[in-house]
Amino acid sequence: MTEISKAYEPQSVEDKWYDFWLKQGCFTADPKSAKPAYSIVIPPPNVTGMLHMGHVLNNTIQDILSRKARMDGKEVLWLPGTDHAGIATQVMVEKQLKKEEKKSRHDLGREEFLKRVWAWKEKHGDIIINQLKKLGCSCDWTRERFTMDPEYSRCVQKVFVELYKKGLIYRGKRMVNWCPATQTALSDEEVEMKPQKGFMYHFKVQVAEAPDTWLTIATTRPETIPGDTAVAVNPKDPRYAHLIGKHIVRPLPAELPQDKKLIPIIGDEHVDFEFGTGVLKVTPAHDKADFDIGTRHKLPLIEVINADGTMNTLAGGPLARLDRFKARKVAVEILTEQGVMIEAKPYENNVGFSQRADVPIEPRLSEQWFLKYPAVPESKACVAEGRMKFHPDRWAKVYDHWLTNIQDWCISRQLWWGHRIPVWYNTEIRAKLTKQIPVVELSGHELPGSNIKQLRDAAWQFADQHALLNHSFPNAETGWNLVVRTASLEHAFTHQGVANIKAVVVLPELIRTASKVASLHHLPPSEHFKAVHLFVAAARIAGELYQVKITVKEHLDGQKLYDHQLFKINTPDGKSPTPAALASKPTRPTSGVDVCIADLFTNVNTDTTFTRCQIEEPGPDWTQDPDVLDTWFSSWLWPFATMGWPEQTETLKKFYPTTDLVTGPDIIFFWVARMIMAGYEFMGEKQFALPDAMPFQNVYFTGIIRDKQGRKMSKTLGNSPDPLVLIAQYGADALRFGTMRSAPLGQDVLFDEKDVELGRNFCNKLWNACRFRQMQGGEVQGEIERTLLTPDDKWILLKLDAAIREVTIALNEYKFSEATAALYKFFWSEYCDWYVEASKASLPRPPAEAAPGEAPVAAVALSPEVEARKANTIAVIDFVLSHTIRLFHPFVPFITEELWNGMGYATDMPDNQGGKTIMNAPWPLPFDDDFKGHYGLDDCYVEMTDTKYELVRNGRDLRRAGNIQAAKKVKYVFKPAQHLTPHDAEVIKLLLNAESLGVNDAYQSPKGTPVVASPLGELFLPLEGLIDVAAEKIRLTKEIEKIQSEIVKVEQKLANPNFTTKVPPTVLAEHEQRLVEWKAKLAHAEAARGALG
RNA sequence: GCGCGGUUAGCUCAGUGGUAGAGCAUUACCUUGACACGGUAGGGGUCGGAGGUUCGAAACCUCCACCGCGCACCA
Repeated sequence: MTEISKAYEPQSVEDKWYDFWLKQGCFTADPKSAKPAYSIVIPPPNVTGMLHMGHVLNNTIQDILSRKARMDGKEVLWLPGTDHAGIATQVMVEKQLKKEEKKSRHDLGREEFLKRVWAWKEKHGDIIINQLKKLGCSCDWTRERFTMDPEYSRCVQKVFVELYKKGLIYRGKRMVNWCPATQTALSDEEVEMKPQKGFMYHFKVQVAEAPDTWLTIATTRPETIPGDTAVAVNPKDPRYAHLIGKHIVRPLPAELPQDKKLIPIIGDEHVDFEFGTGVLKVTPAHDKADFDIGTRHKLPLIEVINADGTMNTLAGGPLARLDRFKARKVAVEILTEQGVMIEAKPYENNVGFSQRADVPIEPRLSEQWFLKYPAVPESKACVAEGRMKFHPDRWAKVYDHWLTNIQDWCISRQLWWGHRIPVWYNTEIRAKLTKQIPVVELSGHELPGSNIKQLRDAAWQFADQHALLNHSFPNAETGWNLVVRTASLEHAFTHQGVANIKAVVVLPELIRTASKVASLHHLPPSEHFKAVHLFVAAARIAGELYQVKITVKEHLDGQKLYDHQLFKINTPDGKSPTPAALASKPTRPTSGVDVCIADLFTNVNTDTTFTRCQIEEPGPDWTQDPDVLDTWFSSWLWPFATMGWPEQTETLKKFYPTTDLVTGPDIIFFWVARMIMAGYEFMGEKQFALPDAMPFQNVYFTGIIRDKQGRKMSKTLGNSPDPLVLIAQYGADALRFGTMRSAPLGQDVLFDEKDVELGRNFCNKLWNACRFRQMQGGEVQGEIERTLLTPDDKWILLKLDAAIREVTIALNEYKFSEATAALYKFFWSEYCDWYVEASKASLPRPPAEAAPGEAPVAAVALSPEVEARKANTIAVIDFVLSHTIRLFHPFVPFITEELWNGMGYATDMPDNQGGKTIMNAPWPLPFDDDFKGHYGLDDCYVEMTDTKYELVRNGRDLRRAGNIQAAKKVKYVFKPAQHLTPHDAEVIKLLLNAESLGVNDAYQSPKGTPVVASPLGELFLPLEGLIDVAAEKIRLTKEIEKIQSEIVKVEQKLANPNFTTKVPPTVLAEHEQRLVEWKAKLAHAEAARGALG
C-alpha cells in the first residue's frame, strides 16, 4: 500500500485477492487437520439460476460464519454446488428449443433432448458459481457438486432402492396434483393455494323417480358435470334424506340418452348441509374429496379431462377438445339453454396452483411413486428436544406441525430431466400376457403317499426311475435343453409345498410347454453364471390351477440349469379357485386346456416377479420406468451425498454432521425437514455408527428479501436489482455490509440501494482511517508503553474491548445486523469521530505545504518526549486498527485483506496465523484482567473521557448559539474545577477546533459571555460583540425548561413512598444521583443565562 | 377457521421492567491535519387502540384493530 488513493476503489482490489485466496488454497478443507471441524453445505442454487438478492443475503451469512470459524482456528468446509432443478431447467431448454428450432422435446426424443440439456448445463451451469465468487464466497470449490453428477446420481438411486426394499417406496394409483402445463404430477408442497374470483353456479336436476322434484346443486366447476357419477346429500339432512337411493338425471353431456345419464343420490356424512344447497355433485375422477366419496360408495370413475387440461370426448360433443376454462363457459351456456341454470353468483374460493407453472392444478387419478417418510419420530425429536436448534426458534413449531400432519410424498415426475427411477419392468412378459399356454394336467401318474415324507420318497424314486436327474429336456419355445439337477429337486421338495413334489410327475411336460418371460443378469454378479431366465408354465393338480415359475440359470459354458416353484392361482378375491375361469371357456376341451399367461398372474405379485428395483439394468428384456424423481428427492441427501457417501470417507468422518445450515423458511418442508429425515435414515447408527445422525446442529432461517415497498422481489415486477451491477458499482464488500446491516434475525429485509451506499461509505471510512495512519509514518505495530498512555488511549482501548465482546456475542447468536451495528458504532462514532481527532494532539502537524514559488519548509526536529508520545499513539492506533480490521474481515473480506497486508500488520505473524492472509489471523479476544491491569485500563477512564467529550460537545454548541461560522477559529477560555493536564487542554482545544484555549482558574468573564459548565470546569466563549446574546438566551431558556421538567419527573418519583420503599437500592441511588446531576445542570444553565446579562 | 410474525421519528429498523435509540432522509453551517463516500450542530416520537399487573410498562398479561405470512376438505 505504497500509493494509497483518496477514495477506496474496490474494483482494483477484489479480483486480485480472490485469485490469491484460490491460488493459496485458502478455501480448501483438509479432513486430516487436527483442528476442530466446522462445516456448512450450501443450499444448492438451481443451475438455471442467476444470482439474486436472496442469494446475496444467504451466502454472505454463510461466508461470515465460515470466515469467522477459520479465524477461530477451525478447519472449515463450506461445500458448494448446484442442483439440477428438474422442471425449471427442462422448461427453460424446451422454450429455447421451441424458439430456435420450433421443435418440441418429443420431436427430438428423450436421448437427444437430454443431450441438449447437458449442453445447456455445460454452457450456463457455472454462471451462478462465478457470481458467488464475485461476492467473495470462501467455498471449497475443489469439492463442488452437482446433483446430476454420476456419483451423486448413484446415491439417489441407491437410496431409492433401499427405501423400496424396506417397503417405504411404493407405486400406487391415486389422486395427485397434476400440472396440466408441464404435464407432471407434483407433491403437495409444490401446490400453492390462491384465492380466485369466479362464480358459484346453481343449477337444478330432476329426480328420475319423481319427475316433479328438482334438486338444486351448487358448483364452481360445471364443466366437470359429465364426470359426475353421483350426487351426495347428508343422510341427516331432513330435506333430502328420503331421496337417497333414487336417481337424478345428469344434464351433461346433453346428447346422451336419458338412461345413460341417471346417477344415484347417495348419503354421505362429508356433505355439509349448511354449505351451498346441501346437495353435492360427486366427480370422483377430478376431485380429491369426491374421489374419497367415490371409494366409499364404489362409484364408477369417469375421466373427462385430458392430461393437458382439455376436455375429452366423454365430456360431450360441444365440450370435447376445449380447454377446461373455456369448457366451463360452454357448459354454462348449455345449462342455460336447457333452462336448468338458476344463477351464477360471483364467488371467491381457494384454488391450488402449480408453483412453477402458475396454472391451476388439476386433481387427477394417475399411477405414481410414493414415499412413506422415514425416521419421522427421530426428526421430530431432535428439534423438539433442542438438540438441533432453529434460529429464530419459532420455526420449530412450524416444522413440528408439518411433520405431524404429513402425507406420503409423491416422488415421481413425468419429466425427462432428472434422476430416472431405478425400476425396471419386464417387456417380454407384457408382450406375452395374451399368449395361451397349455395347462399340464396331473393325471395317471399320481405319486403314492399320504404324508409329505412318503410323497418325497416317492418323488425321488420317480425321478430316478424316469431318468429325470441330470438329464436335459427341450423347451419347445426356445429350443433350449434344460438340465434338471438333483439340487433343483432337492430344493423343490424340501422348501416348497406338496404341489412342488407332486409336479415331478409331469416335469418333462412342464419344461416342454413353459414359456420364457424374462431374462435377468445374474445378481450378484457371478463367475459362473451369465444370466437368469424366467419361464412360466401352468399345471393343474387335484383340480387346482398352479402357476409354475421356472428359473433357469445360464452357465458361462451355455449349460442351462433348471429349478421350479409352484404357486396356486386364485381369483383376485382369493376365494374360489380359478378353474371356474377356465370352465367358462366352453370351446375348450376339459383336458389339455390352454390358459392365458395373464391369468396365471392374477394372484401372483407381479411387482416382485416382473418389476425390478435396482441400480443396474437387469437384462435385455427390461425397460426402465420412464419417470424421473422429484428434484428434492436428490437434494434431501445433500449433506452427506456431497461428502462421498456411501463410502465412509475422511471428509464424512471429519465434517458430518455439519455445523450450520443457512436457508430460507420457504423451503423448510421441501428441503430442511427432508434432509433431517434422510440424515437419520442413512447416516444413523445402523448404517454409519453415528450416535446422532442429524445432518446439522443449527439452522439459521434468513428473511425474505423484499423491495422497499415490501413487495417480494421477482423477475416479473422487475424490482430485483442485479447484485453484479451493485458489485460493479459499489464493491462486493459494500453490498455485503449493507445487506447485513439491514437484515435483522428472522425478519424480512426491505432492501434499498441506500443500504449498499452505506456499505460503500463505510468501506471508504475504513480506508481513509488507515490512510491517516499511513501518513503518520513511524514503526508499524510498535510496542505500547503503558506509562505514556493518555486517557483517550485508554478510552479507545476499553471501547475496543467492548466492541470485541459485542461483535463476538452477536455472531454467536447469529445476530448479523447487531454485529455490523456494533462495528459501525465503534469504528465510526468512537474511533474516527473522537479518538482519531483527539490523537492529533499527540501527532505533531506535518510541515505545511510550501506555497508555489516558495522554498519547501524544513521539517522541524521534535523533542524526544514528543517523539515518544507520537510513537506511542501510533502504536495504539496500530493496535486498534489491526484488531478492528480482523473484526471486520468476515463481513468485508476484500478491503480487510488489502489493508491487513498494505498496513503491514501481516508481517510479524506466522504464516498460519495471519502472516499470509487475514483469513487465518486469530479472531480478537476480549482483554483479560492481566492485560487491563498492565495497561491500567480502568473503567474510570471511560467516564472521565466521556465527561471531557461532553464538555467539548457543549462547547461546540456555544458556537452555534453565537451564530459563529464553523470555519471561524475562535478563542475559548477554560476555568478548570480540578487539575487539567496540558495534554487534555490540547485535546479539548483541538476537538473544539479552537484558535486557542486559555486555561485560567481565576477567570472572571465579562457580562454577556456564553458559558457551559461541566464537572471538569467552566468553558467560556468570550467574544464580545460577536455573540448573538438574544439567541443564546432563548436556547438556554429552552434548555432550563427541559431540565426543570426532568427534575419534576425525578422528584415526583422520589416523593412517592411506594417508590422509595419498594424499589431496589441501586435503582433508588441511581434516581437520587440523577436528581443531583439535573440540579447541578440547572444551576449552571441559570448561571450561564445570568452571565449574559 | 387455526397458527405465526409485525405495528416505535418522514422511511427502514434496534430496544426483555427503571432518563426513548441507530442509519437514511431532512434543516443550518463548514472543504478545518484521513475521509464531501466527509465534518459540526439541530428539528422530528403521548412507542397501533383499550383495559390490567406493577412504585414504575414501548417492553409483561387480556381483548380489539390493521398489515404480512403459513396451514386447512369446504362443493
